[in-house]
Amino acid sequence: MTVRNLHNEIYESLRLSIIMGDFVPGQVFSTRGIADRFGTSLMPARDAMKRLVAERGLELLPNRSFCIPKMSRQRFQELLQVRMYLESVLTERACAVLTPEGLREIESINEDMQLAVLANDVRGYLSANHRFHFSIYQAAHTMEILPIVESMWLQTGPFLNAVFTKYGTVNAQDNHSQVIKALRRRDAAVAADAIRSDLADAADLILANAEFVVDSDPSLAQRTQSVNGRAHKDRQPEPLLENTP
Amino acid sequence: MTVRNLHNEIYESLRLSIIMGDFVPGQVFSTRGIADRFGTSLMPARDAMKRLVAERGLELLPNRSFCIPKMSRQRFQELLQVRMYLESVLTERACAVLTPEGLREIESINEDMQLAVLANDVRGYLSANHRFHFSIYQAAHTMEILPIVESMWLQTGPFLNAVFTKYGTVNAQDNHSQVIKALRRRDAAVAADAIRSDLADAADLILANAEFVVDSDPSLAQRTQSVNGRAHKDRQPEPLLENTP
DNA sequence: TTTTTTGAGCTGTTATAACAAACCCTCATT
DNA sequence: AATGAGGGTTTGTTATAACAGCTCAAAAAA
Repeated sequence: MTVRNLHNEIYESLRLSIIMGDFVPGQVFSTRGIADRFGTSLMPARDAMKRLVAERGLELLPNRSFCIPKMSRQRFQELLQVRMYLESVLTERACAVLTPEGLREIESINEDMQLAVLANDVRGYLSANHRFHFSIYQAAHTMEILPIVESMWLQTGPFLNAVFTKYGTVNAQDNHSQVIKALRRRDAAVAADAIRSDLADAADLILANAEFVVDSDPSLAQRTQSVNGRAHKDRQPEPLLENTP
Repeated sequence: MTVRNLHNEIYESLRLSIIMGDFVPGQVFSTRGIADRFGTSLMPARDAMKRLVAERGLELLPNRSFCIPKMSRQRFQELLQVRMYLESVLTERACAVLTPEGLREIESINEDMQLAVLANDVRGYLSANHRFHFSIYQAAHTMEILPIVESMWLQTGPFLNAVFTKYGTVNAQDNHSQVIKALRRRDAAVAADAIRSDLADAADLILANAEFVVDSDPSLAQRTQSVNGRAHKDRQPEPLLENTP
């Protein structure tokens, strides 16, 4: 933003593509391929991709090549849990300091989204949805939480398009208008609730329709048997009081 | 860890130094300086530093040089809020799946820490404290939350040493032994409470003694006047019901 | 004395080339 | 027909060099 680097342009472009679901989980990239596509040498492409790896939008395979991360249901639910907490915190804070201009911008973006839904414009819908959420989150002025949430949208992106291209745009308009109504009244609790509902509805759709990998990343492939065979209900493992083998 | 790259070694080394408080907030680094210190060319040093920037352990100055980030009190408290949530979640999960060997390792690390305290070994204390927390967090097996928490420790590191070298090692032993006792009984709520107390105690010490920057990053330097002069109590700004200028 | 300019020495960025490891396809052998 | 070895291709990594922007200080001009 402040500097005009080649690798920044590649980074922004790839980042947007990931968030908008242009790539599918598991898709592989090579540095030279990206460099060729953008007409640069390897170095800027390499910089951009390594940054995306650090932000968890790309993954390094054991082969040392890059790919869009696959995900297990369990990991997706962890992601959802953290997102529901952090994004509702951001919403509450935004609610407290939102300016009239900020609210107007949010309303305008929401109208854009409704138009995109009417036009069956999936990409326009996803773009407006992204801008809707982040115009609220940015208003919260919290430099700690925002980058984390951006990383999580980067990880969710590849699972969005698979759902919405198959099943049409979900009806998120109710949640969004509840958010706006609550923001207008400065009712932080209700606004945060509506954001959580929005995330949960989208996550349900994804969990029902997207493709997930069986359980875990190869990085966790050591002993994820969860301490005992399965039985993942509510029963706890026995207390750890001196049971030396 | 899986690959033996030059930039990985530089990264791990710098990362550890940051977490252990070897660097002071505001300290500036140049790529060539790091490359010289590690006896490599610019590229591996560059890779390592850009990764640390992405993980928020380093910051890019407007000059385009790297530095250890400074922090405002407000941002530190945001950091604390998120850490208290995420690290207590990790503790609860770890509590549910911890193995006897895992518990023994945690106890052993805690004994190391007590020895370091007795020996007035600040670095040993900080190292053992770090290992204590992360041996719990890694046991939780959550691939989503752990990287976030690691990023936050990276941001806290430079503020630790300033406190503990001046005021001696804080008495975190009570909190830690409460954590261990609760883990042994598989009492997740109490374990999480003890972790939160541990974080809060350390944060109090830092907030009382470390040096903070007046308010905000230059990146937020637009209008952080918090919507009205000061009066940051509990009073809310007026509702946003149609007050067009 | 003060102000302006200029230049040297920094900085990170990018391109290119040499390199080693991994992958894949082919061919020969069993 | 199945299997193992070979080599060619492609991968990311690192070093080097050329480049552009910035900083700061010294020197020249007012």
